[in-house]
Amino acid sequence: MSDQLHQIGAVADRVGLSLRTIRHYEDVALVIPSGRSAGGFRLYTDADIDRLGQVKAMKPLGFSLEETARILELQVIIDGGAAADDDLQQMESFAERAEAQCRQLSRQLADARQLTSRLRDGLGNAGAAARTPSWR
Amino acid sequence: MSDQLHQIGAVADRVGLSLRTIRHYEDVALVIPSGRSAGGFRLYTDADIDRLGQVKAMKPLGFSLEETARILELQVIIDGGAAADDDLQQMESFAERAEAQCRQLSRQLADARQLTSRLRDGLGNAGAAARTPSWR
DNA sequence: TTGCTCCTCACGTCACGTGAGGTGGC
DNA sequence: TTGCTCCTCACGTCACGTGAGGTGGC
Repeated sequence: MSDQLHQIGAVADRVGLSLRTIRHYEDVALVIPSGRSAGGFRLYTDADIDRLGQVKAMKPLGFSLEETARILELQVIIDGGAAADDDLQQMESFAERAEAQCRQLSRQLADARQLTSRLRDGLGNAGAAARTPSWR
Repeated sequence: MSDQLHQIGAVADRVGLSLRTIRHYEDVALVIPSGRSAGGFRLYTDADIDRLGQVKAMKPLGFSLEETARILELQVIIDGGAAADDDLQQMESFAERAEAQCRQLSRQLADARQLTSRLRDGLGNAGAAARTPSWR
């Protein structure tokens, strides 16, 4: 864990987000760089980079950026042992939504794989009758 | 396969899309209802409903609605045996992107599950050090 | 000094959500 | 006739993309 500071370009390469996305996360107060250079360049610590990585990893869970910020805040509160009942209930509710989203992602992945193999086979719609889809 | 006609509300319930989404798909010429009632109500055939279901199932593949329309068109062309070389190449390219997206979905699902269990455990960021994340 | 990287507006985009005000049809 | 369902605008939203025009720093 070095306490080196990183410019936004290096951070974007490492985490795999666009410059615009990282700047947007600052606009909405989701990930604020710990510092700025004399000339105004954003400077990110390793902790900032970890936070960006967490935000990126959470994207498939389908929360809004505002909700994501709240979840990260709740983690800090709960980890610090300073959680009120309301905080715990809120986190519980987020966790339930996350689990539901995982189940949906799992189904979507299965469907996506089936559709993808069909794309390559050039079977097109013909194979669709083989197994009755959910909307029938 | 009945040739009954369905109003948009019944279609939305069956397929699991919002009214607005189904209307939007008509706006962008992705799924056009086969008919209209005398009073202007959209009327969907079973084939229309299948098409909506396919579009919905393809959403996780990450194509734009315009690309989705092209893929459905290509399926018809290829199934009909009337595909030019260019059509086959384009479908091949779509299939490759779909496969890449499947791989990404698979990784995202794994990460999402890990994150989700961490949410419920209230471990928060503490567990993040256990396995080095990709951006380190 | 030359590039390469970064900066701040600010408008554009994609896929819809959300009323507002009005009408069809069993 | 009463509801419930549907209709068409049309503006709003979310998460960024995409230049435009200008400057920082090894």
